[in-house]
Amino acid sequence: MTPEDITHALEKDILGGALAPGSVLPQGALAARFGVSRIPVRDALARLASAGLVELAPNRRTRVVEMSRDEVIEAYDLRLMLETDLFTRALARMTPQDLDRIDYALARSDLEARNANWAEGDALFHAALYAPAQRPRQQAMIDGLRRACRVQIASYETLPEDTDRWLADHAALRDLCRAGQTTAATERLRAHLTGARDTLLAHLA
Amino acid sequence: MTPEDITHALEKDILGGALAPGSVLPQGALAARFGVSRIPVRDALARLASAGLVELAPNRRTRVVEMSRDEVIEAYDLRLMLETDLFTRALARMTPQDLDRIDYALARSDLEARNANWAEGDALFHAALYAPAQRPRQQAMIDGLRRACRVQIASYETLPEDTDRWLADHAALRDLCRAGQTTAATERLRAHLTGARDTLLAHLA
DNA sequence: TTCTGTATAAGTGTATACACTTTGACGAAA
DNA sequence: TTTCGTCAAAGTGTATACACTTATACAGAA
Repeated sequence: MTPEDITHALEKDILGGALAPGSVLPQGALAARFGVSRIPVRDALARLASAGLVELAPNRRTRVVEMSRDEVIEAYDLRLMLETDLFTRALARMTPQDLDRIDYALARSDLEARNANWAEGDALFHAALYAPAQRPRQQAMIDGLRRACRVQIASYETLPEDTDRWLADHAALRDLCRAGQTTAATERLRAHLTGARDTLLAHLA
Repeated sequence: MTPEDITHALEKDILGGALAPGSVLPQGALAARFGVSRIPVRDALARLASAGLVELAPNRRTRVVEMSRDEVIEAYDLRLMLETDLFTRALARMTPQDLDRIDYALARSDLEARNANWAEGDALFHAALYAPAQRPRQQAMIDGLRRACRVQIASYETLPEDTDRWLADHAALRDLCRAGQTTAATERLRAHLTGARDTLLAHLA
């Protein structure tokens, strides 16, 4: 069990909803669970903190982040700005191979849409959409924001109608990429994100 | 010497150019320097890594980040997007107290412009410009990008004419804030950032 | 000379132990 | 009842020790 393994295991728990926002993560208990000392656990918690999934303060217990309404709005504003920009850049350099990879990611996200792993499929699909832009730093920032948002959504159950809308958006994005309709594609992405934001805000209210 | 103190001391060294990009930071030597064991040093290095100032890989020595030309361009694209957006938001909610704080920050950055602490004054001035927007996450992202860029600039000596242009930009930004000329202010900020980017790129070439 | 393999030094990773801090429960006073 | 103070239990921080990995210098081969 390396610190990376521990990080991924905890990330899965947090993103899967097993650890709700506000939950505490005591180092000793985690060390026992993973069969290591507290040192690698501390390392893993530091990684999660830098990814924005947990809050880490000196001498205080680590907690899964809890975002306020304003913080959710800010995060989605940032995502809208960063993701639409990156998508526009990606659309300009998309090759047939890229389109095939998007097809594959869409099929996978369809497959996993209604099981516990849906978040992973969603992340994969969006990563495939943005990959042609070749912007590692921007991609990393987006990943961080997406995960932080996912943590907040994970504690609520998703309605079937939301899943339907989400799948339809993904399919539409794929089609618009294939058709080369760049402005329509970007607008669809914007709508996809604002929809997700409003769903989350409705839960918070 | 807490991990935070160590982090700040190392950050100062890196941003001040005492530790050039590519320098190694051995835990043992740092532990001796700060009079602590390697544990708090590791903690500090992890913080610097999450701030993007050093590169940290398992079983490898920690190094100050070295950005490629493409990475510099990407970082400045992101800064342009995030900083102009935040500045626009800040301008819309700027109070007389905020303007006074900007005056103070400008005076400080003028004062420190030609000594070793100029980076801190610059950071303070820009923080004052953006503070009225009340966007902690966006501000944190910008801070990270600014520091990553600063590391690359720190190793070169700044020409007096660059410093003059930089001071003139700051004064102009202050004046445009006071005059409420929001679009002109934003454009000036954009020019300020592209100028800084081109200066850095010229050094890299 | 330049390249490659190897030994050794230097460096990183983490288990353990213990000092220090926070938390939460309980009881006394307002 | 609520609020405050106190104390034990739980938790965090870090020094030390040692196992493991990487880097470096040096010898020999091409």
